[in-house]
Amino acid sequence: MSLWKKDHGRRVIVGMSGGVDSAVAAAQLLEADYEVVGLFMKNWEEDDDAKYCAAEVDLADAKSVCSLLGIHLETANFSHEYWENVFVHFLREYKVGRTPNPDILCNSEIKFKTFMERAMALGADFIATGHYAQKSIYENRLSLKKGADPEKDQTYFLHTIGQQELMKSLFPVGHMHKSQVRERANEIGFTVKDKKDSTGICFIGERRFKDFLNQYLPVKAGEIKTLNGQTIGTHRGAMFYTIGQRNGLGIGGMDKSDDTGEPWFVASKDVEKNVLYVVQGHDHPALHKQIVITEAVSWVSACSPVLPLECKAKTRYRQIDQACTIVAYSNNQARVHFKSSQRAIAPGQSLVFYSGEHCLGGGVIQQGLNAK
RNA sequence: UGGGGUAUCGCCAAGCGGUAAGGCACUGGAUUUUGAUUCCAGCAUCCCCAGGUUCGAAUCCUGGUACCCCAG
Repeated sequence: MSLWKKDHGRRVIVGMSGGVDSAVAAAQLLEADYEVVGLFMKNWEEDDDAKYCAAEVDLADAKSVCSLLGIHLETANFSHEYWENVFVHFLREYKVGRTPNPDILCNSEIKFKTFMERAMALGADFIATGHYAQKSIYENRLSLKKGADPEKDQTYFLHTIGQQELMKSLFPVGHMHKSQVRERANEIGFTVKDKKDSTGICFIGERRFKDFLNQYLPVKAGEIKTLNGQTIGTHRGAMFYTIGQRNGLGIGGMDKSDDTGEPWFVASKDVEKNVLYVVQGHDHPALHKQIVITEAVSWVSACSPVLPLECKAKTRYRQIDQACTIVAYSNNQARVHFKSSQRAIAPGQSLVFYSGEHCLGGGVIQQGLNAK
């Protein structure tokens, strides 16, 4: 019994998350006369003590959506692949003091790899997701273009995909604004029309981050010092903190005259000595870097840049694009000079390049520097 | 135990007889498909203790207690 009835060329499997975006994405594809099958992925085995299983609710929602649309829903369990290809790396990064972005890896390793392979094996011509991103053409290559809704653009998380992936992907809601997606969901009558946007690590969900990490990594308390070496507190594990972080330090009200009364932020970490270095004030100069060294860089176009390349970049999701110049590039490592210094450059996070509305690619931040 | 000083939220810190500012920290929420950031809200019926003076005291008086500094 085949999954498909219609002709080749228009068969698409939509990653159904149980949310509004993928629901409307599926509806859009049906309207465009694609033959649509949904696929719900389970990539994380819930903890035993979870009060209720969010994934169960999501699956029920996905079923509800598919039945309303009259499409078939497949399910797949990629928990093993997620653990091996995303989570292990996630833990390894934290262990060495960096701040990884698991959702970017989840896209490159799971959604646009494992899931895509599964979809192709099932006979699909395309996969589709509810991402706010668009497929376009830029300099004669397939391009990953920002979602039309500037508030929801998700190309930051998708920058690792290349020509092969783009060729076989569809983003049916990328040209829409979130409000339009919800309106459409309302017209169709999806029960998830008002479902809250999901947050937290993809497939794992929102939870107390410290406690969550603590389940997987042994922690060791250590000292919190100022840049001149004065110990002003203790931390319960340097890995829990990100460069630029304010909360959770527990430092307040110093007796010293040099206490400005402002909050303290993590400026750097010494993983070897297990020391956290902090500075006072949101915009302390030690938190600003002009140059960012980025590794594991990939390009959507698969073409290396012609240097020097003036473009824009984001050092973190939802940041306004920052003017920069890629001044050096070799072995997938890029040296990027920013026009304005960037606050709280966090190693492990991704630096993603843009030219106008087109996402060029990106890499993982190795370190932030300042010119001498 | 001779002299001087200070004792207000976890930490700094206003207040100086009229009924407890503010900051940091912390907690909750909003924003957010990572982690952060940011934003909003909450947070001392009580001011070391015990008496007293006053219509009324954290603010004045007395006696304790603790800590600090200088003398020893």
